[in-house]
Amino acid sequence: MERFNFQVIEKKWQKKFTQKKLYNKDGKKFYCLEMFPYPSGKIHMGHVRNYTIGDVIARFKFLKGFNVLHPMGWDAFGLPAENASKLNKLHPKKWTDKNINTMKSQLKLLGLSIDWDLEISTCDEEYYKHQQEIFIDFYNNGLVSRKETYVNWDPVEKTVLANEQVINGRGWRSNAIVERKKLSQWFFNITKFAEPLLKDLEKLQGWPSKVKLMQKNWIGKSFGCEINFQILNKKEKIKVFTTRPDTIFGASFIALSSDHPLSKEFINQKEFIKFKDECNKTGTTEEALANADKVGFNTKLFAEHPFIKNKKIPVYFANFVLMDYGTGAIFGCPAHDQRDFDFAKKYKLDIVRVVSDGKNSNLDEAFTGNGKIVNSEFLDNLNIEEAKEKIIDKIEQNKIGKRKTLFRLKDWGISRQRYWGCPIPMIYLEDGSVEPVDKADLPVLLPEDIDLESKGNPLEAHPTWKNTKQKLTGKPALRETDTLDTFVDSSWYFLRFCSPQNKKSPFDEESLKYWMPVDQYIGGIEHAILHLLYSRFFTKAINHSSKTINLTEPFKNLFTQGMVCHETYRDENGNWLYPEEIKKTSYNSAIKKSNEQKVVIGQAESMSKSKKNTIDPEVMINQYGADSVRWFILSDSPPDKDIQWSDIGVASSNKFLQKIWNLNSEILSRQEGKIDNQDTNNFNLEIENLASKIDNSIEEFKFNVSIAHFYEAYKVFYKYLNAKIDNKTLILNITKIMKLIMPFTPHLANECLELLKCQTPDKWPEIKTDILNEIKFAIQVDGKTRDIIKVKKDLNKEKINEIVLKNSKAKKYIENKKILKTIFVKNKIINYII
RNA sequence: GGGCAAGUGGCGGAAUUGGUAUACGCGCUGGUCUUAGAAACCAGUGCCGCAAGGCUUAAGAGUUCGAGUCUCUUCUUGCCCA
Repeated sequence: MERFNFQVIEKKWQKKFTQKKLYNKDGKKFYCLEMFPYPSGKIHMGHVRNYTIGDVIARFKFLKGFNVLHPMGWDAFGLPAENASKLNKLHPKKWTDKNINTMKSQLKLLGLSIDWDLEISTCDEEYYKHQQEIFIDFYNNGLVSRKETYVNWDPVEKTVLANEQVINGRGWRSNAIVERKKLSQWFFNITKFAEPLLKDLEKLQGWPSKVKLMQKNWIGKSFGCEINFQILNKKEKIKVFTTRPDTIFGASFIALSSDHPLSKEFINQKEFIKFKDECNKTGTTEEALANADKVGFNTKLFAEHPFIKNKKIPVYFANFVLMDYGTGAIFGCPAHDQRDFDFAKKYKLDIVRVVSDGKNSNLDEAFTGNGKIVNSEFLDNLNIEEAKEKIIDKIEQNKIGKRKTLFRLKDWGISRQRYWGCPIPMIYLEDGSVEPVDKADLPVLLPEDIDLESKGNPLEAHPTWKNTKQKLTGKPALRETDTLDTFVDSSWYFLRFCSPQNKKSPFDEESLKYWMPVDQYIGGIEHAILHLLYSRFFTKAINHSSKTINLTEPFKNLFTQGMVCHETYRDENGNWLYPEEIKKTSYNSAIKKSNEQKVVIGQAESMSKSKKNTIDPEVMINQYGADSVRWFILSDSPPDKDIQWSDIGVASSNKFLQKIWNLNSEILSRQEGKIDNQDTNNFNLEIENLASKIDNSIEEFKFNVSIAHFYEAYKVFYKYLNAKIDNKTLILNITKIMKLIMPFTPHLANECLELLKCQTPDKWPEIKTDILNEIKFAIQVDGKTRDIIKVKKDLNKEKINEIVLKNSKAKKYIENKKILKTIFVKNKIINYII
C-alpha cells in the first residue's frame, strides 16, 4: 500500500487552493477574519493556531453553502522595521517586503483558504493614502484635536514611548530612566464616543463576556460630582472631582496635581521645582502612581470645608494626583481611600471615619467597604448610595458644584516620532495656524531617503521633506513630521478588505454594506482592549463623519484563541537553550547535545524568542506535513485555552492521518463479500451519530472534541471493515467522513475524495440527528447507579421496569423491598427509592 | 487590594448543560511480529480490594430521588485592573 506522500500531495492541492476561492454566489454572506500579522520575519506557532482556527471556520461555512470572504493582509508599519534597518542597513520598506514574501509563502504552506487577490499591506501608499483621507474626514468632523499632554519620554532615544515600552521605569531599548514630558500631540477624540462604546457592548452577544468586561472597565464610567472649595484669604476656588461625595465630612486635605493651574504661584520656589521634577520621574501609568511613595508639597494654603463651619483644610500638591483625570484636584478622605490614608499618615493629617460597618473602629488601613454614614451631620445613618444622592443634591442647591459623570477612557494619542508609519496629513503655516493637506494632494508620501541613525524624529531631521506650500496661496508651510500610531492602521483594515482595489476611496459602500460586519473575528486575547476598542471607535467615527455606512459595530462574533506554550530549557549557567539544542533522556530530564551537560527543564510558558522555547512551524511542516501540524494544534486543547506544543503529539497526529489514508486505500481495494442488513444498518447509524456530533462541535468551536470523534469514527470503520457490508456503504460513509474532515486537513481530504471519485467535494453532507434506535440506559437504586442496560429508544416506564425486574444487576437491590418512589427520565435513567 | 476565570487519572482533556464521571489522545504495562530496535497490530490501564463490593471530579458543608455541573465557606492557580 502506498503511504500518504504529503510532500507531493500537499503541494498539489495548495496550487489549487490559491485559485479556488470560497465564494458561493447564491449563499448567505459570511465574513471570516483573523487578525492580520505584523511581518516580523517568519510565522510563529501563534499564527499557525490563529489561522488554522480561522481556516476551519471559513472552510466549514463554505462547505455549508455560505458565500465566504476570507482575506489576509499585513500590519506592516512599525518600529521593528526601523530597528532592523539600523542593524542590517536595510531600508524598512525592503525589510518589510522581504518578510511579507517569506511569511506569505509560509502561510500558503499551511493550506489556508485565503483569497490572496484581496491582500493588503498597511505600508502600501495605496492603503495609507486612504487612511490620510479618513484622518482628514475625522478632522473636519471634530474628531481630531491637538493637545499638550504628558508622555513617556526616552531621553536617550529622544522619542515617546508607549506604556508597554516602559519596563520598570526605563526605556525598553535605551534602558534610560523614562521621564514625563509635555508634548503637543494629535489625538483622536475617542472620549466623544465613550458612552456608545460602553452601551453598545450589550449588543455584542457573540463576544466573550471577559473581553466585554475588560472594555467596560477600561472605559471606566463613574458617577460623582464636582465641588468647589474656597481658598481662605484668596479669590480662587479649587474645583475637585470625587466619586465619593458621601465622605465629604471626612475630608482632611486637598491634593492637587503638580500640573494644576495653581502651581504657577509656586513655580519660582526651588523646593517646588524639585518636587515637580520628582513627580515627572514617576511615569504616567496608574499602576506606577499607585505604587509610588505618596509625597506632597505643602502650599501652606487652606480651603474652607463647604459643610463644616470654621474647618480649615490644608492644601497640598501630591504626586498621586493626575491632571488628566477629573479636575486635577481631589479632596482627601484618609479613612476611606488607601492613597489618602498613606498620605495622611505621612503628613500627620486627621483621619475621620465617616462610614462604619458597625465593627471595630480602629483603622490600620482605609475602609472601603459598605456601611452606614457616621460623623456626617445630616448624612448620618444613610447608606453610601443614599448619602451620595443627598449630598450631591445639597451641593447643587448651594451652588458649590454639580453632578458629573466621568470616564476613565482618555483620548487616543496618535502622534509618534517615527519614520515607518503613516504621515499625518497636516501642515503648519507661518502664522501658527494648522490645516489639513488638500485631499487632492494625497497621499503625503514617506520619503525613501532617510537617515535612521540620528537620534530623534527621522522625518524632522530630513533636509527637505517637511518643506511644503499651502495649496491655495502658495505660502510656505511645514509638514507635520510625526507619523500615526500603527494601531490606526489596523482600526479599519477590515473595511478595506471589502473592496481592496478601490483606488478612489477607502471602500465602496456597496461592498461594505454587503460584507460588513465581520461575522467571525479571530485573534489573541492580548488585543482585548486597545485594538478592538479602536476598531469599534473607527467604525462609529466613520459612521459619524461619512454617514453612509450605517454600521455601528465591526465584529459580530469574536473568538479569542489561547497561546501556544512550550517547556523552557536552560544550561547549568542559566542560559536559555532552544529545543533543538537539547536531547531528552526521559520525560523530565534532558542533556545539552553539544556537551552532554545536564539541562534544567522549566515550566511550559508562552513561546517567546527571549526564552528560546520556540518551535519553527516551517520545520514542523517539512517534517510532518501541514495537515499533521493543523491537526495537532487543533486536537490537544480547546481553542480558547492555552496549548502545549509537543513533538510527540504532532508525530502521533501524523500517524493517525496516515491511518485515515490507509483506511481509504483499504476501502478502495476491498473485496466484496456477503451482505448483512443488520450490520449495514448499525454501521450507518454509528457513523451518522458521530457525524452529527462532529458537525455540532465544529459549530461550537470545540475542535478538540470534533477530533476525538474522528478517532472514534476510525474505530467504527475498523470494526466494520471485515463485517458483512457492501463496498458502496463503506464508500458512502468514508466520503462523508472525508467531507467532515476537510476543514481540518484539506489536503488529505481533497486527495481522498478525488480517489473516491466524489462528484461534490465542496458540499457538506446531509446529517440526520437523533438517529440512534438503541441507547444506554442507567438504572439507579437510591441514586446509585447499579446497572447500565442497552435498550430500544423511547421505551416507557413500565417497559423499562419490566426489563429491570427480569434481568439486570439492579434486580437484587430492589427485590423484596418496598419501593417508595420511582423517578423515570425517558432515554436516560430510572431511579428506585427504597 | 479588587474583578473575572478555572481546579476532573501519570499528562492534555471529554461529559448531550442537573441524569452512565474519566470519552478521545499521549504515556505506561503485557503480548504478536523482528537477530535487535523502530514501526505496525492486539490486550490492559482512576484508587482500594483475591472477590463481592466500596471510594473518587482541590477541601468542606448545603439543596436534590440524583451534583464534576447549582448555593455557601476555605485553599490553590491563571488572567485583567489597581
